[in-house]
Amino acid sequence: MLDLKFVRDNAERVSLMLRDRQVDLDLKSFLELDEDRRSILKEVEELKRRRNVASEEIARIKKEHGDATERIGEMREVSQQIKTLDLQLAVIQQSFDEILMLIPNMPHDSVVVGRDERDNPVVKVWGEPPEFDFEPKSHWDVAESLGILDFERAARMTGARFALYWGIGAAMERALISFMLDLHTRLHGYLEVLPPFIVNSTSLIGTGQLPKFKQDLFKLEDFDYYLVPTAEVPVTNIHANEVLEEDDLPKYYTAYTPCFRSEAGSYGKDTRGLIRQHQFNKVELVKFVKPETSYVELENLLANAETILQELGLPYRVVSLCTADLGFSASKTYDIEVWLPGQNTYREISSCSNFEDFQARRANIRYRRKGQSRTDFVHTLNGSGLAVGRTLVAILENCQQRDGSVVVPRILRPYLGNVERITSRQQVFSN
RNA sequence: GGAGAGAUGGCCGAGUCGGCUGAAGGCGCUCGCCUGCUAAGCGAGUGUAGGGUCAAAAGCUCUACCGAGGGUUCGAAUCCCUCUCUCUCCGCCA
Repeated sequence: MLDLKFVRDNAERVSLMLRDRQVDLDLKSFLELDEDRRSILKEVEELKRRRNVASEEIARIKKEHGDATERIGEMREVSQQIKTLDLQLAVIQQSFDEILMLIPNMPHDSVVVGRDERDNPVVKVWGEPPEFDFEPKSHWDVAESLGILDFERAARMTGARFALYWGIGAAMERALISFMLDLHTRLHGYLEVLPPFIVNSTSLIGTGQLPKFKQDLFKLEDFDYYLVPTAEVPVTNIHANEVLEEDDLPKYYTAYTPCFRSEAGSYGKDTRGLIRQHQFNKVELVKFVKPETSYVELENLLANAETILQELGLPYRVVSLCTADLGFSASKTYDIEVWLPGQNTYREISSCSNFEDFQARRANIRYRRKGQSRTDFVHTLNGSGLAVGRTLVAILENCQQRDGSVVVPRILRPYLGNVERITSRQQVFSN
């Protein structure tokens, strides 16, 4: 969330931000609510002060065996008033907090104002889309003829938007996860963590999925538990309510988790294939950094994610999300989009964001500067490094051959018993 | 699932019959003194959030916080209720 003082002092900027993000929110009545809140607070605090003073007095009178009945009677009334005002305050405070939690983050100055995703500027293009001397197939055609992906049986055992992986397809998914984790831990200095795949609502509020995006989540019946929509949630919350030391920053974590999303409101989209699933695997990168370094850290995080695609030899481009497309909690986001020949387009495979202190304030993640007693909020960042299912999609589509086989990217072969080419599901590893 | 014990400040730990307890004592930490250096010793300080005051910061001041929420009371760390978490034992289980 935003700093309340910032909202008060910069109402104009905040309301421009709401416009640029196309968010409909009545800032004016929020600020009025704040006024009411503070005036009641002032009143009730004055009454509490009086009560405290009188309490001491009563204690003294009683110690001296005097008669305090009159003071007690007075205070009984004051207490009643306090109770009434506290109740009023709680009501206002609640709707006030609700609104504050619904105000999105301020975009960074470098983020362009746009109307929708078509206004996202392309900031980089890497690699050449491969040339085919045949009509490239979609990944679901490639995969189903190899027998490595099975959507039909998955739909039968669960429902739409789930996949069953067979044989080397399953092994490939596992290989990609290992490859990504190895690269980030060994080359980029991230510490591997394996968090719970279920989190509570407090954690989801901390990172910004709740209260606004409840409909996107899978909730466990009768529990305050949700399946993680991304590892960002548990990993960022590792340090919730902690005060870190300046010397401990920056902290880099990487985690593999499955991700669960209800995909409410995307019923017609990407109905075939692996692109949009209720469950998918992802390796995530999360950083906790000092405010003054967070934008340099974002560039590095993006580069770390890009390395995976470069090592796999998959062509991609990077776009910077415009104000209309920017996520609720983010100040700035780069999307990496991988080339998919089967769809003749670039598709999102990673999203790298700087949240500045927005999540840190919600989750209460602070740090203490050396030699200073006061604390500051850290800046948090995260990015996919990468979405594993979509990486498999990209490999299947970019590395497919005329005969229906798929050439395994060189870097991945050690993870697959040095198999060079996928020709069937039951392929035996060569060593 | 059954039985019991507990949750206090950065940490340990005290809080009697509810009343100067934001919280004794110790450790740690910071600054200063002392010292040939280190250690020891001595002195002072050392939570968070919110409100008010102030152009702003500092400062001053008020309010709240002893796992969370509610209740009793003029007044609750202390009494009552509910919940959460931790620990021990039994059962079950990967």
